[in-house]
Amino acid sequence: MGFKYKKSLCWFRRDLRCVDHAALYHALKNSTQVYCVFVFDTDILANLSDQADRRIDFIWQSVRELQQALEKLGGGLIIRHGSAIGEITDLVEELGVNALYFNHDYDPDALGRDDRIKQLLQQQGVDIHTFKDQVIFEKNEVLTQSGSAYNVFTPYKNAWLKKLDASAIQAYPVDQYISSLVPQSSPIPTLAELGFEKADLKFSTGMSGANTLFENFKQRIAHYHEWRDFPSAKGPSYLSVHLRFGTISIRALVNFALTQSGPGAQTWLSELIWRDFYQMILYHYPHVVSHAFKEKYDKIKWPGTDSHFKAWCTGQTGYPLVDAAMRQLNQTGYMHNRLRMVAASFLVKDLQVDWKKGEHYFAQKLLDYDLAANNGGWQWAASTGCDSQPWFRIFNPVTQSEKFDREGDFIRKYVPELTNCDSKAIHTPWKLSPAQQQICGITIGKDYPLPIVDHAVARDITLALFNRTG
DNA sequence: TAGTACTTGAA
DNA sequence: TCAAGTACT
Repeated sequence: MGFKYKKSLCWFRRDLRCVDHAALYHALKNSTQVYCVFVFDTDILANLSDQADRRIDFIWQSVRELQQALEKLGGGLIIRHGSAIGEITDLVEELGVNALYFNHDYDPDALGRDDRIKQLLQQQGVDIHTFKDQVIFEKNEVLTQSGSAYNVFTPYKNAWLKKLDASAIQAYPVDQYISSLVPQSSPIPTLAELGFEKADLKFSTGMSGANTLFENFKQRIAHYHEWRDFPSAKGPSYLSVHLRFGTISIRALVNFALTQSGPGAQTWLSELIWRDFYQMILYHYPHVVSHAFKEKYDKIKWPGTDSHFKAWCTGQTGYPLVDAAMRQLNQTGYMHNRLRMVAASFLVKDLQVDWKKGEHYFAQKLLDYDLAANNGGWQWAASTGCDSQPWFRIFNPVTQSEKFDREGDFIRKYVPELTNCDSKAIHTPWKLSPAQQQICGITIGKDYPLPIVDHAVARDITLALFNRTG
């Protein structure tokens, strides 16, 4: 069988692995020679304000591992630093390739960039081939009977499961055609050269880091449904960041979930389907990036103050679980999923701050930040989204704390001021009498803030806010 | 994947 | 006094 192309270029973006990789597989299969490239895109990097952004460190280390892995396979990875559009079109010309391969990205900015590159290269007679890789089903693959996009998760999930077959989760056997790789590499620029510095990374990076986490999670998946809601337990897979940067294949994860029976694996699979769901929502309703999915809620004028927003960001609201959650985010770049809901609910429904401000803060801080998932999660919590929680459902930060951090272990880890409070008082430290405060070695209002709002009052304000719009 | 206010009925 | 049930937001 003859090859279609003499030379192709495979462009790695949010898929930093060389196994089970759709674009790489197709490039290798259809070309005599395949070059690989990654671009540190200045159009994206310029928008990052934190020099010690953990994501750049994560990407840097993962790209380096990818390069080493490709070299080991007899290939290489060309690494560029610049505007992706310019770098890719230049490289295509430099190498004289006949085709460019890459995987889909559903982020509106990325879609715009990719369209532009397609346009430019097609004018030069270069073929473009793009593939679904980071989700199981994309775009219009799962639709309602009437052909519209699902707006509600449960029926979407049922349709998703019905459509799922072996072909949807089959790994791309990259190694079958590996000899087509061209051993061309270029040195990886240092973090300093990229304008960044080493971050305090608490996550293992690259394909190897992903595999270690995955292997560990395999031992725990049977308990996932029981443990996942408790932030002090090792319940989740911690694979979100690896899915974000493609250091592990979603097909491998779904494949494994399907080999397991039981509620743990089922609950986890459901979370993976949420991920597809929100990518699909973003693709069909790109207005969610800057507007409420339910547009009538754009009319709400959020009265929350900047000082309240700042207290939330820094973990100084006086509600221990919320503060512990925000400090976990600030210190590690990660936040437990239950706490993402609690913290988001608190910002929107206790502080009446526009959900977009919280979304933006998470976007800056989360190592696993993904536009579709983050936006979906925030709109869910704010009740502005598709299939979100009803607007009158408001988390009680104390009840959530007592339920999901019963002993206060998680709070103690991130709010050390409260270490000496017993497991009852730690959820509501403002109720301690001065004498009790002395025993705990803390002065509430000085060492740890008084609650910046009264939940019961705040709740009524929010209900009224929605009621007027509702 | 909720919480609140209120009622009922057992202790 | 409080667990359990219910209607409502």
